[in-house]
Amino acid sequence: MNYITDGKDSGHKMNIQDWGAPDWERARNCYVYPPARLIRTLDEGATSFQHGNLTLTKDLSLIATSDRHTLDEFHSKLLWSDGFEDNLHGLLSVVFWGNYAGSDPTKGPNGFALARTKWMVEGKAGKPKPSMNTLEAALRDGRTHLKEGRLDHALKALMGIPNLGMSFASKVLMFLDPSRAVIYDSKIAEKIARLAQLDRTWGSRVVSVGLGYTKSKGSAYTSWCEFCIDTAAELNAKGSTWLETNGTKRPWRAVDVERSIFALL
DNA sequence: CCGTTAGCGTCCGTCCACCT
DNA sequence: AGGTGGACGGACGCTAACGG
Repeated sequence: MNYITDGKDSGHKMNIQDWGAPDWERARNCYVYPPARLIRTLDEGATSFQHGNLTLTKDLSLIATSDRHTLDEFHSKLLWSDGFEDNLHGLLSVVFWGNYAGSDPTKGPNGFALARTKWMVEGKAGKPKPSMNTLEAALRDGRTHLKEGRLDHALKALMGIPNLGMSFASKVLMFLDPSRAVIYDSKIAEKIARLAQLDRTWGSRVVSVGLGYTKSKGSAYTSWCEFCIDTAAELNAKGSTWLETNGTKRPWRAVDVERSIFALL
């Protein structure tokens, strides 16, 4: 049996086929991505972002306690709200969160985070301003497809938002329904490609995250989500739980399986 | 000689131009 | 069609060079 031998991953089995509940639990505890977000503010001095009535500022206060539960609920509530302003707030906060740290969260903040967040409503320099109507419709369609179980169509709908590729469209889906939708970004793509070398059945999940939506991206994404959904169900059936930083026991969601793999491998 | 600052490399996802 | 390579954006942190 092969084991991961480099750095902090030392001692983990290389092939997740060989993982039992303790391996998943241990891996889940290695997930350290910082819970940064954007919150509404009245203090114009602290303003990081302004659009219409929406005045947002960076909030890093959840990082000290690693409170990702609050972050997940915060984004879910905003993205499912009936008000477009909340939806937009949710989208922007997810983009900020996803850009806050690089792939190695210990390396400190990524300077792009706020600029990229602003691109979502202001567009990149020299590029047309994104239409808020397009954005609103894409979010609505994405939610409908997700509710009705069409993960590929949901991904396609969200990738219709300018500056939202597969990486961030899947991040939005993840916050909309962490029990069924997971992230597929370049880092996850690397890990999936590595798993496909060990196990040929993973080949259909391998895809590059660049450029627009294609059917192969849609089916790779669906298959990847299904793996995470199924693994979470198996772990829950065994009575397994993972521990939040504050010690709270939580049942497995699809996203917890994805976060385990993101943290290791 | 030490405190400050200027300058430069780093980070990664998206999109465009150009391929097969 | 679908895939590849390169440019872009901009705060942050490190290092080099500067000034007192």
